[in-house]
Amino acid sequence: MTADPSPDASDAPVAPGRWCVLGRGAGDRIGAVDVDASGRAGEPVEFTPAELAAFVRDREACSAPRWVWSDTVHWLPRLLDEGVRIERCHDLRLTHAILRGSEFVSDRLALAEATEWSRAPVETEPESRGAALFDLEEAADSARTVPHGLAEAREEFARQRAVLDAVSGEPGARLRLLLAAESAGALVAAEMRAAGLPWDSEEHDRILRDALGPRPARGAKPARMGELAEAIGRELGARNLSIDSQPKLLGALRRAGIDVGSTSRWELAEHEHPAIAPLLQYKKLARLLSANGWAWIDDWVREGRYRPVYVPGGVVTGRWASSGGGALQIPRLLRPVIRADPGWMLVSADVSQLEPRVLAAMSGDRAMAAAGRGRDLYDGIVESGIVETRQEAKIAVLGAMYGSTTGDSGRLVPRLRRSFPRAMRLVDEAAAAGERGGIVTTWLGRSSPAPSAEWFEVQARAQRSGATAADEARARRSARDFGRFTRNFIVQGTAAEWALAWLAETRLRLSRLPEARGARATASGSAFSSRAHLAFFLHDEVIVHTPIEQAEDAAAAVEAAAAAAGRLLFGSTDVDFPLDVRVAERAAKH
DNA sequence: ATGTCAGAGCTG
DNA sequence: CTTCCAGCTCTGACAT
Repeated sequence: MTADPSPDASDAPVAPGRWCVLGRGAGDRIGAVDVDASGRAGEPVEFTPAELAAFVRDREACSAPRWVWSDTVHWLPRLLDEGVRIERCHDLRLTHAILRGSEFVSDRLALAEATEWSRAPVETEPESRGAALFDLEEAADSARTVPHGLAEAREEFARQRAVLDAVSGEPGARLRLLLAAESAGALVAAEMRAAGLPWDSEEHDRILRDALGPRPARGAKPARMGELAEAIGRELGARNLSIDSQPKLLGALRRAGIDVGSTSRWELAEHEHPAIAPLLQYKKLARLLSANGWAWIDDWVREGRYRPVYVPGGVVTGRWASSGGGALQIPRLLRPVIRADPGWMLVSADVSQLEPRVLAAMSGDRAMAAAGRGRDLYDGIVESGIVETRQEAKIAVLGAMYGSTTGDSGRLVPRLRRSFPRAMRLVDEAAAAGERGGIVTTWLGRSSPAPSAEWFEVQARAQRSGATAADEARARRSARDFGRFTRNFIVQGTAAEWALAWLAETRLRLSRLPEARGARATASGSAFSSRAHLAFFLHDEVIVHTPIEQAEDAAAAVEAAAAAAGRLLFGSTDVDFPLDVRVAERAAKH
């Protein structure tokens, strides 16, 4: 143990207001202890689980500490159920993961040894199965989750503080910002699940019936798909062909003289045959049915709300993942199904070209910043005479960040290298580090994982004396693959940090709006029924559900939060982050 | 019968 | 040539 949070020789009282660590105490009780700025702890207090909500509500009202707890997923839902919201927290599970991997941290070993804090988030089931799961959850809990005890939380918090105190200067400040933003993201994720995304199931059903025909009996094929299947079989001269079977379909295509190596859309599209069009249409419908069909509505929508399971920090780059329901893969076709309650509106906002702007800011590339200032970045690149069309600009920029070397993209990237040398040097160096098997770090301090043992083995084999040409080719390919990963990591990861800051700032600003006096949301839960709240987040876009009377203020909050996010990360920068904001009853397709 | 894998397609 | 980064989920095929 590097630091002990218990009271030291000084007997000055610890003022509530800084941090308050929460955790399970003896027996069934819950304990809380204040910790001040220098790490000294106050007197622990204990109470029953039933008293938790009241305790937090009172503390929040008087001193609003940063709540330190094992895992937001474990603590926050029960508070939200009782209508208690908190302002800020420190999520030990998420912060542990960042600190353990960060290149900014010198003493990573101290954290790596605390293996019980290196646990993946608990998975969640659809709502239809949720009730039965609740009891199981507690039982399965201990083996798969981080510890929820107060003593363990205090220990881990002390460990993290000690490690963090050793990081001085700019990296320390950035890392602290990242930990706060990551924790705020955990709050947003739990709150958005509790509030839910207002979902118009009737409109969803209408879209499905338009595309597929009436809802079929369980296990039966929708009418429209049946018709298409018949047409396909006819054109291929294969009756009763089961299109859903890849090998059988492939065989039938070949027998009909269509020479394809796979059944993927892009390959089929290259062939001229009367069976192709209905086949592509069939695949589109099959996808809609299996991914977001009637069964999906039954599983995931209750009382006009879709409650996605967001997984903050679920992607190595720091982006969120989702688990169950495919919250981050909802097709654009279904976006209009997101619909505000009566008397409410949706504020939808997305950032234009977030990743290249982040790259311009972190590399300090003034030419690239200038290309995007006050306008579409791709248009700016065209106006600078670097490429001919907006489409070319887009392909070139994406190619630069993804590491394309072939095709149009590979051809255009060198032009960017001439015009934006600083931005390109940053991503090129990140790629070079990855090719050597090194790790790279985002602007705020999230580091990429090292390559696997297999990766190093492949590289070593190519160096040995008996190495074949195939060994060398394989090593070169896997080196380049990892280089593309690290190249993209710093940009995608820093963009995720900007988005987290935006999200956190939006949340805070919305929570400060006065309670609306008008219509109440029908199914949002008591903590969100009378005030604008975040309802959806997807990498670079948010949707806010707001009473009509607050819609303008909510939109202004989203705008102000974006400006604040840029300042928080980059200080004064000549890069701007323009938003496309719409206020409407329904979310737009795009 | 149960578990794992690859293919496909949806998102940014 | 085989487009390139990060994901999730469904399906049929295949291994145990």
